[in-house]
Amino acid sequence: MRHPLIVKLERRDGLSPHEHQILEDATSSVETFAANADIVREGDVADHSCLILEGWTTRSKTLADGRRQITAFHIPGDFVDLHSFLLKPMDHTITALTPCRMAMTPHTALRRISEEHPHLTRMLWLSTLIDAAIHREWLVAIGRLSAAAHLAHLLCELYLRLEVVGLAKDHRFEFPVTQTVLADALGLSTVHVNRVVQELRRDGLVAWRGTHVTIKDWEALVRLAEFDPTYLNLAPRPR
Amino acid sequence: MRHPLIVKLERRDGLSPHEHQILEDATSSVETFAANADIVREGDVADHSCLILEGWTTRSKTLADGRRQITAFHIPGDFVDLHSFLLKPMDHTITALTPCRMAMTPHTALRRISEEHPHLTRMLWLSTLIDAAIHREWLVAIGRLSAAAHLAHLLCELYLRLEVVGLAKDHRFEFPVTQTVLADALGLSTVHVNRVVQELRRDGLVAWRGTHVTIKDWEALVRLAEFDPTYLNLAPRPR
DNA sequence: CGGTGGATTGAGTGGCGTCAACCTGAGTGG
DNA sequence: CCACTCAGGTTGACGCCACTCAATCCACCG
Repeated sequence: MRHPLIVKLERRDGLSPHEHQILEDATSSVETFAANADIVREGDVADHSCLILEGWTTRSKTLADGRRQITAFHIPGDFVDLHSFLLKPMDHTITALTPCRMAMTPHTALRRISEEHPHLTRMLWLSTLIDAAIHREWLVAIGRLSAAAHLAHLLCELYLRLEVVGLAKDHRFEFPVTQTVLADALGLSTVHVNRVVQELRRDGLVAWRGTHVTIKDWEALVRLAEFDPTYLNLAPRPR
Repeated sequence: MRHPLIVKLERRDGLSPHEHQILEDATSSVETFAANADIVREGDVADHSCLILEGWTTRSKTLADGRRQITAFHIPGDFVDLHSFLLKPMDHTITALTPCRMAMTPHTALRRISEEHPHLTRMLWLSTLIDAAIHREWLVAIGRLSAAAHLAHLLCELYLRLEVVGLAKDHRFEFPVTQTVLADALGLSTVHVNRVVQELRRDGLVAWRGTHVTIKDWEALVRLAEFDPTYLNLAPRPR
């Protein structure tokens, strides 16, 4: 299988074989994490960043009374805590949603890339900028969309992101979350998430059994969510 | 007055005089915008980015029915659409809240910095990473905090950010927004914002008349908001 | 002195939260 | 092979936070 970060970046701008090599060489080791394991904790001062080869993770922050907000889902090809190269200490926690294989990349290697490979540096910068664009889109969804539209928006986004790395096609994908996890991502209660999922099912927009999601009416889902994929920057372009 | 971007970056890591010069030389012109003018519009493919020298701006996205969500407030020293160097087209709109003086920086100049000045590039990257960290914090606040705590959180954040560039001290600052604008930032209705502002006043946390805000009880505001400034990365550190 | 943008207030409504059961299916051990 | 457990999904009753609609107030301004 091809390196998923390379697949993801190539979608935005071509990389040279030399750049492929440099990216692959930057990985010092591959570590595995069990589902629900914390990969990086709030407060950590990391000396490496990690990139998902396989599995899903969340970024989240927990309040004093236990309420939790998930601020991102990450999938293979996502350089989950690349920002910890420059941003320290960590202000949130990264947790494995499923068993994960992560490519560990020392900050010394990232620094070296930043010193010697401007285009590759811009591409890594780009990947953090896309994360930020996703955050902005989530803010709009959580702030101004109805619960159903918000969920629809999340499904549209994940479908396109997964498709880039070959993990979704024909409007089907695996979404390894419980409704409790979904609630923490959408800023809703578990009970309400359940009702909203049922609403999307009843209206024929999705079929959803366990972790298997099938989008049955993409157009309607996009309309409900007012989804516009511009923010994902899926078009190739010199960067 | 010192260049506010330099002040802001120096707070996170020292810059050499040469780097100061390069940053200042990157500005091709200074433009002024009237309050409420759109500075960059959704869909634009920009060939320059702009940095605030004076004034406030918002980033926002408007839905089909006119509902609007503000995803960021920007103040002097913020390189508002630095991301448009790599991310195109714009997926949201930047609007002047007050009259603004903006330093326009051609993408060709940014590209050149990225080719020739690795440390400066990392510092610019850092500034976009801090923006992303702020987005994450906003997600937590909008998703899991009560309306009053959310507003308190915003006030804590703005106070610290303004202080960095010398625009706040002694727990006082100018916040040039109407309650309607605030509502669009907090994801609330105007009416409810009004009630929440009154609540903070009544409880003796803030005094707030027109655009002038005084934080009367910083500790209580921090407690209410569960505010932790880690995400702002205010400490100097080699980057 | 009327016009206008913004702040404030009240009344009524509804989306979503909370609490508490209950259901279902997969895994486990006797 | 069946009782038991347990995580997760589902449902109903009820309450509250925040929304909507609609006035009214206020300060500033031409």
